[in-house]
Amino acid sequence: MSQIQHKVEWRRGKKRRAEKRPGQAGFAFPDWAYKPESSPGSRQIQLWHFILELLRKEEYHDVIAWQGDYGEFVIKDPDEVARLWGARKCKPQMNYDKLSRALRYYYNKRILHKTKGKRFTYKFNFNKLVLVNYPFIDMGSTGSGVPQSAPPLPSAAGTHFRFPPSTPSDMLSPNEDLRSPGGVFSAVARRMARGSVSDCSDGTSRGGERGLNGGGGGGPGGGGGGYRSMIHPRLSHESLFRMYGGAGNPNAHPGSRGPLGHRVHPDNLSPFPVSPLPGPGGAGLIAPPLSPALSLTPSSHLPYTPSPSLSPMLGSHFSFNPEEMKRYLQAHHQSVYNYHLSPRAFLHYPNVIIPQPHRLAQDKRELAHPHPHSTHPHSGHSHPIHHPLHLGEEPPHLSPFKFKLQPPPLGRKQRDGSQDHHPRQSSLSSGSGSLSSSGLGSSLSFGSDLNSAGGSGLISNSSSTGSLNSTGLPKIKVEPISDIESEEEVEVTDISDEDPDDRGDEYDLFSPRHPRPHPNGTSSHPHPHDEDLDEDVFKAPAPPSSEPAEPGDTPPPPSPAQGQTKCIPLKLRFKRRWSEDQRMEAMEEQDDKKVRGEKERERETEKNGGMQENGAGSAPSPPTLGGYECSLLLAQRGVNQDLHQATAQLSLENKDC
DNA sequence: ACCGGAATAC
DNA sequence: GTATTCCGGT
Repeated sequence: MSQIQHKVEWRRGKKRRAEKRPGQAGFAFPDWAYKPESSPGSRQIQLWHFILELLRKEEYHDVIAWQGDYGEFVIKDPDEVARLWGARKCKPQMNYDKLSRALRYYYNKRILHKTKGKRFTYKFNFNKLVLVNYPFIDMGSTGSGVPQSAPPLPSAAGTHFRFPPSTPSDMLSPNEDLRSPGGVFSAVARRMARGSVSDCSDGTSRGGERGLNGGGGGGPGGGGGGYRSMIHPRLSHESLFRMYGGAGNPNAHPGSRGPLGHRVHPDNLSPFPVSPLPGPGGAGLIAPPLSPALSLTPSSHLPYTPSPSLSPMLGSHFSFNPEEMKRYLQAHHQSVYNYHLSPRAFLHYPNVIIPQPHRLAQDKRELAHPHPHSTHPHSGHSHPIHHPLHLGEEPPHLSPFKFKLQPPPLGRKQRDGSQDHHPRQSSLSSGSGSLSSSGLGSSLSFGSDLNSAGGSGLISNSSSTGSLNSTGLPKIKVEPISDIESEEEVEVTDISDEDPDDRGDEYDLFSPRHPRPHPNGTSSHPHPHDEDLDEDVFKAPAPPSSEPAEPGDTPPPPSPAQGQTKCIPLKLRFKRRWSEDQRMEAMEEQDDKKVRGEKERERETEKNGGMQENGAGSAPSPPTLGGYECSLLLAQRGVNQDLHQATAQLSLENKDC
């Protein structure tokens, strides 16, 4: 108990900065809860978001529509889509060629990928988008009748694991709570409201992209600190989106599809109360509190960020029973397995950033694959997390990084003009987006335990990488090559963005880890099925856990009653479990790093003497959410009203330029 | 049609 | 950081 409290306190102290604002409920939320979307770029509507918007509107079904499986959509009228997009962005010159470039740009971010062989057909990686960002997206809005039901979550817990309960105080019936405005939905609305502010407050070019501004009832925009407490900034877009299609926008498909209909999978597999892709009207919201962080930026990443409002975890009745949890974990684990998801998707140590293993870019999607080894029967039933992998195991074939060697192409200018100077050679770090190495860079530091072991110092932070390049090595470009698995990468990247402190919280998730390579040889198929399943599995709702146990220790047996909130005990239990896993993972990671590091080192050494720095920072143990979450729930009450208002004001229409 | 690098705009 | 522009290559 004291321990826990400690943590909680620690966490609070660290996290809360400004939020201590007394106003509202008197609760203060962690920074991440307030953090606005930082990047300017992300403030405006993003293309993928726009696409989703179109997809959800019936009126555009002739232009773009869902097709095929999960997340797959076809642009029926490229020019029109481009036009619309251009209109939205006030870029009259937009055309499909450009738009498609933007779309391609998403490949590395894993937001989208191209469905090969099908013209104008792309597919969303809903892991990120849906599960994380748009937990509720309704993919099926096609009027065409394609059932596009929401992609079921990978077999996650076979049971109705209601891990996260719904809303705190308003616990409605299972279904109800999710759909009714008063329920979670309202929370969303709030977010929207707030988000709106950030989105378009300054209506730059477009006149109001979305009429959100007004929405917030006042706006939070003005600094309305008020809402802040309830809304997670980062969810704004998503929320909005949802709202539009959903309840917020009555106009949205009127009847075309049963709103809730099949889309909602109330029970079943999903660990979440409701399917991630709920229908428009109803929307089940709730997704695990995944990370809002994803910021809309798709590239973002935190695997899990509990959001005050949505997070079910916070629910007052956050009660889950161990069995379920186990099942959940197991299932999750398994699914990860089955889908070959990268284990790293759930990094436990925020501080440790590992480059992801990448597959070759192209092939991955193309492989036909289908053999995800079918589920393996887990022998036991309830052993959650143990994966076969052994600690020391180091899969030879998987090197964390894949390097794509390529001669530096001349830049356009260079190509066109003189080649003398090369303003920026593209190198790892620069990349538009691509790897996250840049992101990794600064924050890359190894956890204390981690690095100690390997002894290695591998460093792989961008700086080192960069140095490599700069050193004159052949330009090596590191690219993330995969998509699906790589989600983590994104996450990783993003994480680095976040304050370390924050991360801790966000991180503690529940991340079941999975063995990365299939032990058996079934070689891991990179994507068992990419086309449809990339869903990387949901990011599991993080258990409100507390910090990752210190690797050094053996996970202590569950300590029963640690006083504190009712929420805690379970957490602890899980925590213990995680600890073990984490340890394992840590080991793995180390190995990976080592491997990678070696490679790098080799190169480096070749060129230079090889320096290494070691980021030795000790890893602070991630803060714990502890009972704090519970409290958040309480705060949530009372917010609904605001949300309602906000919701009411939302409007989809966009303006012309 | 599609890909992806580079430069650039915001 | 995201998207837009261009554009050479497949």
